[in-house]
Amino acid sequence: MTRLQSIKGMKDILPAGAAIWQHAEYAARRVLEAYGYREIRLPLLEKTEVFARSIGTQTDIVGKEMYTFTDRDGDSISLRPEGTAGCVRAGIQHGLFHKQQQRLYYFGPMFRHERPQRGRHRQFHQIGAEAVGWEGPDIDAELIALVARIWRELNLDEIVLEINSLGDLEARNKYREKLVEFLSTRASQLDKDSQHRLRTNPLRILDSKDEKTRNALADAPSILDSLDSKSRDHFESLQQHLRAFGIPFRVNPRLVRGLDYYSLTVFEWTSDRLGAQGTVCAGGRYDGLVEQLGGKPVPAVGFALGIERLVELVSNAVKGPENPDAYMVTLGSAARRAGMVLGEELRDAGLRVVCHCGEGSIKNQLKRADKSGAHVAVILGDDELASGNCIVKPLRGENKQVTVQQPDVLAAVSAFVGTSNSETDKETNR
RNA sequence: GUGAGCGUAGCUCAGUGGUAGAGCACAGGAUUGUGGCUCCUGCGGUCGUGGGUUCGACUCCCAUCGCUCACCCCA
Repeated sequence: MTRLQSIKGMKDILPAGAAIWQHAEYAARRVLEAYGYREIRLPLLEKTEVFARSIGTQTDIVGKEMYTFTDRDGDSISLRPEGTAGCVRAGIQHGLFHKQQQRLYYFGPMFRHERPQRGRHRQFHQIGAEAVGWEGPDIDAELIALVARIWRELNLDEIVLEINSLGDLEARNKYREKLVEFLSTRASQLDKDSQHRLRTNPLRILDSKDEKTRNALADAPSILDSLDSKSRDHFESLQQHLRAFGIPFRVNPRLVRGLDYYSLTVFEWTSDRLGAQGTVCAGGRYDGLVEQLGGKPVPAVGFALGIERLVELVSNAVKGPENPDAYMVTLGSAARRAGMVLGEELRDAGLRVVCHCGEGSIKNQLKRADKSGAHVAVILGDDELASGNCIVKPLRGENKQVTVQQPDVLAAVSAFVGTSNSETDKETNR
């Protein structure tokens, strides 16, 4: 009998890790809501068509990475590989974009059948934001400033911003032709993948890691030279906004996005502490997508932030799970019952209390109490039960234990928790 | 999908062609109702799986599965 194992690329997040996730997640939520973004909760499954029509059938995501299957009704459905498509579908379906503007965000798992490696799993999680109904570039800049604030909230200062403009659909198509023309004459200098992309997704050749290909691109035409004047103004204004915000950035004319729906503004935040998958947040403008999915044409801009990657950056800068305030040590069945009731009363007052359950000598129970990280142990045995008091024993610092009447337990515990908090926080922060 | 590296105790890892080790963790004791530090003792392994070579394989060979990293792709 072989032991059961999780599916390849699907990770369990154990309690210690979950604490960091919560920390990162809530920081992001706080910031998003500070900018007026509101949460939208979306299905994990959509009709395959939702993704095929938005992300593009030529992309690897749709072509070979989606979890697609036929359900019992014979419909082709897919686990979502990203969030934007479903968000736009929902907005159209419920009329959210009808003569309205929406700042939306979502959070949750995405699925892509890729070969797992560092920073890339088959089930991974994203925080996404979509601002629908504004042409920008002010909203684009605000969106980027929002992300910068998330980094600040989490004390991350090594994440670098790159921006680019792909122009509108027309300019982008024109540039694509120019690039293909340029590269076709030197196709032999390209790596194999790029030769293939010349036919499928030529813009992606621009951010190839292959050295030969990069050399061949040395004096390729820049997309920024192909921009029409409107797109150029849009991009220039975005940069002015960012300078006004004091957000450092680098213009990278080679920066492109893998998904088909982007136009005008694209941006990417990367860290060199993440191995090969350095992009922690990326996004851009997708003015054509709402119409493409059957809505009236509405401009939109958004980003997706990879939580696993974020957590990896945050993990050494954050404290562990919240420790309990008190650990209830009880000796004998009568004391056990009284102690558990006392625990309820302490929780009523807002404390975190762990009651010892199961067997255990006082020694054993105090050992557990220490291990739990609790600030104090509350000890209740036959003697205490008989005299209506109990012992409150601080486990951190130099204070001595005290015996108090049961109605005074809350005050005694609170006193110790208050005095030892700063000290233990320092401990756990290291 | 391609390539490379690695699979030994719950965890982190040593190890040798002669039948398996440490640290941490866990349990008990020194300390009958007082944790942490120390000391002692104990528990814990089909050496990923299957096959082959060999008198003998955890070790060498083959296959397979898994993990990791990189390519590809992307957040």
